[in-house]
Amino acid sequence: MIGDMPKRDPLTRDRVLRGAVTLADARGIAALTIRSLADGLGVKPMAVYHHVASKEEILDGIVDLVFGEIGAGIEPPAPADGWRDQVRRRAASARDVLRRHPWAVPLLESRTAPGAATLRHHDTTLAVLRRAGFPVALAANAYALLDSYVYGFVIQEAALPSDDPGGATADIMGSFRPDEYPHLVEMAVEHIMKPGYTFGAGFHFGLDLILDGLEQALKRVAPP
Amino acid sequence: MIGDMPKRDPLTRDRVLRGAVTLADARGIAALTIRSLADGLGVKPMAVYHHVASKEEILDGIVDLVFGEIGAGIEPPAPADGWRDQVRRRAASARDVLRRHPWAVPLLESRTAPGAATLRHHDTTLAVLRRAGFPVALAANAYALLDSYVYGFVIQEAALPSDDPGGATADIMGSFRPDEYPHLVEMAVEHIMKPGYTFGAGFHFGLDLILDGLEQALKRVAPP
DNA sequence: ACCTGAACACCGTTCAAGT
DNA sequence: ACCTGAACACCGTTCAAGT
Repeated sequence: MIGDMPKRDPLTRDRVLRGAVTLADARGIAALTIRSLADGLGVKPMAVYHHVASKEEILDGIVDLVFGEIGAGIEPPAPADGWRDQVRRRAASARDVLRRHPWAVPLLESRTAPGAATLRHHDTTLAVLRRAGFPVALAANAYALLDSYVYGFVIQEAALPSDDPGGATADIMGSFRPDEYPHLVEMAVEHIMKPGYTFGAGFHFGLDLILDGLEQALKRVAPP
Repeated sequence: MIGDMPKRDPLTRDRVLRGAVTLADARGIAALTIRSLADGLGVKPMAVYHHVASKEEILDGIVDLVFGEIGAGIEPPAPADGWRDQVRRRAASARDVLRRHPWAVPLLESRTAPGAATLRHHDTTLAVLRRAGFPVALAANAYALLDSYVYGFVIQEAALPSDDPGGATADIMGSFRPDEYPHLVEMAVEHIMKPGYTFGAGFHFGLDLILDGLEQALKRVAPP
């Protein structure tokens, strides 16, 4: 051969998964195909199969990568913080992360087994609740509630026409015949179209309401 | 021709969509292809395109069909009922319906415009809140919270290994190394593996907690 | 008006082969 | 050990054709 090509660093399972996340973020989960992924990695499609067994394994892998991001940017859990602050920070981090990867929550439905980062995330959150005095059964209910809220909120955010501050949503809703959907029209005109409205701002309303309710439930089973 | 074949009733948009729901329920959303759908309808693939413009339109259509089921089996809204009962019944109905069609919530992320049944469902729920005295902004927050909870809970239920009463989930979680995920193991052993446990039973804990919180929020803005 | 056959540009994946 | 080419059984969809 003529000269030494700058040897491209070899493909790894990690590079495959990170490439998949980048592609899904940029062009949507439907555009994530083995062929386009290989293209992005500068490699032929079949090279991918040397590092993952199947596309299913890629989907499992990128979901776990995303869960690994949750709590990464959070200041270390100052032990003086109450459980409320810790849970709120983690829930807010989960929502931030999942909103950046809007394809992740829908994928949960079809995943078989959660990955290591996902399990660690769940374990960490449960730890906060248990240490705060939540009995096991209440901690289970609390955690299912918190996760449901975060997942569901993210799904709704992802389903919005765009991330614009209500503009498109309001235009659509405001164009309905008022006699057909009177309350949707009212909501569009009197709320969503107001300057400064964002759907996302409602996240903290629900989160704080849930935390208040959990605090009361905890006091009921374990009076201070 | 030899004789009159019993003329198969002609394909319609409605039969296409109902066939798609049946197929997705039975074999999963991934198995819903134009070809298998046509097979189930006793027709060639291309016949489907005479009644819907694209597969995307089918997905939009079946999501709206599902939302049309919500509230269908509910007793008429006895005007004497409080908003709490009405909202609780509708949320429970939504969860029942969405659980029977576990592919529906994940589809929400990629839908562009909601259908007529979906809009009617939203309008009806908002009506209950507004009539109960929720100001527009509070009604918006309340509704986002309720929907998030229902969607997220359904996603988690769908992601469970099966609908069995914790068996498979507990087996998996109980098999972790206790030093790696101590709280997950504790939860499996002391809670999920107990006889009579079901994840779904937690739905009413969260729903009632949310309704309590909304009741307090309503009292705060509009004292009785 | 409604359905079909053949074709096109895609998929994920297998297998045998290259270095 | 790692990558590739050719092939297979699928996709959604177009187009021209049948009744």
